[in-house]
Amino acid sequence: MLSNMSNHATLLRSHGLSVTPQRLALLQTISEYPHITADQATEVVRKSLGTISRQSVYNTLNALVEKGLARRIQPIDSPALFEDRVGDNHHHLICRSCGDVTDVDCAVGLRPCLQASDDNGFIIDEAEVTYWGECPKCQPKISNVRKTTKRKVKT
Amino acid sequence: MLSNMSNHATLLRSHGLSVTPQRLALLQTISEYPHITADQATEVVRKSLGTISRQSVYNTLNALVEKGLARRIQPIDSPALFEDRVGDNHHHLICRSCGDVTDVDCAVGLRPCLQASDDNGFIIDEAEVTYWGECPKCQPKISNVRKTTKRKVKT
DNA sequence: TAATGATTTGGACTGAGTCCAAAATATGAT
DNA sequence: ATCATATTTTGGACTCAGTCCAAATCATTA
Repeated sequence: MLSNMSNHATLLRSHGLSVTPQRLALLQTISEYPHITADQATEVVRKSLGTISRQSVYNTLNALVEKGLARRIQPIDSPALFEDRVGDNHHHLICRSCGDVTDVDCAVGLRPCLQASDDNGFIIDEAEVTYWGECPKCQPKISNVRKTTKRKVKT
Repeated sequence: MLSNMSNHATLLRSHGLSVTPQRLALLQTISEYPHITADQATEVVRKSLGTISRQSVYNTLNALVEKGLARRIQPIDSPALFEDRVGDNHHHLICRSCGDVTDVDCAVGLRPCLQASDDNGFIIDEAEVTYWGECPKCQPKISNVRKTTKRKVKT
């Protein structure tokens, strides 16, 4: 945890970002919680720092994304989710019922998806893959139970 | 256009939705504009119908999505986009500069992506693929032009 | 340790979408 | 064709996620 802090400090500095308590706490938070919303991250940070402004949370998370230290995903019916796992071209498996997000490695190997069937002249730099379905916990054990639950962002 | 209307009426009825001018106009709109926001659709519909409430637009678009007659995608930094091309497992190519959305056929054939590397016990029903890059129009012709433009949703 | 540029703060604001209850309308039975 | 009923539409208030702004604070460097 202490070593995390100095790691994170180094990480920030090496990307030209100055080191502040807010930024350290947010780096720590997204490393502990793999797919977290800005609001959830705010709550977590407030437990360690006591206080942080909403604006700082967004400033920091956006700066981290911009520097390639975090990734932002935007699933339907959910606020943006932030994660610190970057640069490995992994994808996401999202439960339609409970909204749970799980990482999956790329299906075809490393950076395979970058090959679209026809690039239409685009220069493609990322292929974002989201698998939608129902997680083990939400799958009805007895087959005639209808799934009527609306997906809900966890709070 | 007239035949479109009766097609659309039939389509609605066959999915248990009653036929209203608002719904017909919206079906027409998403068939004319492949990736349209709710607000843009409202504007278009108002040109033909004179008036429509925001709520009806959302009611209808959501109903269409629920019945499988439309699809909703939610790219980062954009309001939801609606399209009437459904059931063919196609994907999207989005320009980071201008936000332009282009359809691409699935890279590997029909419904291939449904195979994640490890499904983690999920029952997967859809693989959503978004390719990010820069479209031909936004690619700088002279290579030292920096791309600083922020992606902007078209209005 | 002081100067300065970057960061943080909080309050106002925007944009996308939902909630609600009343009015209007499409449908199915007669 | 008409009526009764259930469905849709309306518009206005509201929520939620995120941004804008200017003043105050803080981290870095010289």
